[in-house]
Amino acid sequence: MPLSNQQLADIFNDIADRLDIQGELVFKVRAYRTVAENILNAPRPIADLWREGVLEQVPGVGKEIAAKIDELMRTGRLEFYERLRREVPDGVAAMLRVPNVGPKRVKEFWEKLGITSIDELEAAARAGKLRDLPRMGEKAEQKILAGIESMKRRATGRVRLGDALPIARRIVAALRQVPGVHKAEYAGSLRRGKETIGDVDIIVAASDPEPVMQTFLAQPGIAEVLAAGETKSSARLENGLQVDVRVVEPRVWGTALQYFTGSQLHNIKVRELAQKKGLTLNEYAVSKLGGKDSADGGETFEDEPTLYARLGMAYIPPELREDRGEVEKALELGPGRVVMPDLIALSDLRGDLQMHTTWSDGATDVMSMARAAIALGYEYILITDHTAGLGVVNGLTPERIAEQRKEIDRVNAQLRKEGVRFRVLQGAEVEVRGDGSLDLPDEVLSQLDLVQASVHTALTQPREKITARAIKAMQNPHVHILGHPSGRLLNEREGADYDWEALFRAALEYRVALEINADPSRLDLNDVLARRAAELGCKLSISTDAHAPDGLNNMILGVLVARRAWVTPDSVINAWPLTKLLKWANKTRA
DNA sequence: GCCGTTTTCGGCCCGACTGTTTTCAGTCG
Repeated sequence: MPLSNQQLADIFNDIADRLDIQGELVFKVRAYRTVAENILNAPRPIADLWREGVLEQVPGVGKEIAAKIDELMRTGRLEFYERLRREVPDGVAAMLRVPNVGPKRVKEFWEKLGITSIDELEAAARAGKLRDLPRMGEKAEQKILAGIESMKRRATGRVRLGDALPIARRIVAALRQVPGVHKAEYAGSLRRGKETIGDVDIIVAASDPEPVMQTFLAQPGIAEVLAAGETKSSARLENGLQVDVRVVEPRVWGTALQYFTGSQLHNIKVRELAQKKGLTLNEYAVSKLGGKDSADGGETFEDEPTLYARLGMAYIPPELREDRGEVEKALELGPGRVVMPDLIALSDLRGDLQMHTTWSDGATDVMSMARAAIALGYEYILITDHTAGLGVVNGLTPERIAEQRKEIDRVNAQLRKEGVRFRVLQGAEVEVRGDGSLDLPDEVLSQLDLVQASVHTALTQPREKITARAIKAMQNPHVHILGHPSGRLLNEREGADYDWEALFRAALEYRVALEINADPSRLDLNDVLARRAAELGCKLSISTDAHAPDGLNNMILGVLVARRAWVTPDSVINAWPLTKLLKWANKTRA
């Protein structure tokens, strides 16, 4: 049974945690963490690379780790890991997740006080037993208790992109109003468009940090101030989201924004690169290596492109900064250029290809959705109400599809009369049944402009079965798009266990587009899978799955996923003009 | 444990904040 990339990454992260607690060399620990990250970034299943004997192609995989992966793949076990788990018990490792508790403290708690679980840690802190340890005191105890408390409140440590974005925008807008503020932006994983956000990093350019901090700490919704320094403050909001604000001088905006945007792996790579050029880079400046260390001595940068250029690199859009090959590409292109200059943007999209109306479980009628889409500047939309096979909703039957066509015709006629250049297309989100058949007959499907097929049920079918099922659905010549392919729900439910390589090859062969669903809870396909699909030549669609007019505004979330997937407009079918889209839809399949 | 158009050994990104400290270790990002 081959392990998934996620499973492998989890194991290596766990190894890193336990070695860290044992006091192992930090660089060895980092090697395991880095390899875990690189495995999650890998476009292909590590199991495939293992079969081909090319494991060491994965960055960070050397002889030792390759041997460990091999043992895991062959036997499903890893003796080294089993031993480590015996040496450092699960409860001890779990303590690392408590905020303000790191490997050194876990080791102390465990070895000196015999604490082997978070519950025991909490009891010891309450009893005042931690304060006798070196560099620990009453305040440290309180912080640990607060950390355990906040951990209990939150089911997961990460907040969905779609939830964090509006909050960050609101705070940034407030900080921009503060007198003396030149610029304010959110940075970090949010600026990179990552699907979930650990915390919100906001960076502000202002010569006087004090009023900025005051305004920030007075924001509504702050539950707890975690740190309040001169130039850096942190707070936890009532919904559990942590927000960090950092104030810098305007002349260092470029280096600071780059630094706080990350990712960590990207920054490490850029800084190693700087070192090779005899330079050192921090959030304030680029300086000569070994020279006098201070912001005054170095060169400062007011924007990111000049900074990247100084390091001999092309500019790298934030969404690509994950150490997934972008640094190498930027070096190859050189200063003054841009990595992936034609990366897809929100403005490239001409339509939205998945939305629901009152014909099934949507909130409004066809015209309301059309008007909202027109206001967004689109040229077309595809109405994709659910079919009757998904029992829970007022699904479409062949008869109701015919009725809905009349309404769509009326809407198009009305818009034409108003002189609006816009087209409402009729589609459907057809159910893929457990055996891969569809719940509408072909003669009905053939009357629709575009057909989306989605798997909603039996997502836990074994890999072979569910893969064959989706492929069978795609083989239907009337199917154009596979909707939210994995079926995952962020922070709630894992997606189906597909053989993605097989699925993508089938999509390519049967010329079916794969959706990047922009619903805040889905973002499905994810960035890594979408990148692999696009790399293989698959077509994609980016759609909101809106159930009300406001839902159409979620498109940016799907675009961010697509940008992280290195996607360009030519492979996104709803970035095409209507005529091209319809021509593609009418393809005859051999 | 990984990695190498300066090295197969000796490096490995960089700094803010906090709390417990008379100079810094631990944690975090």
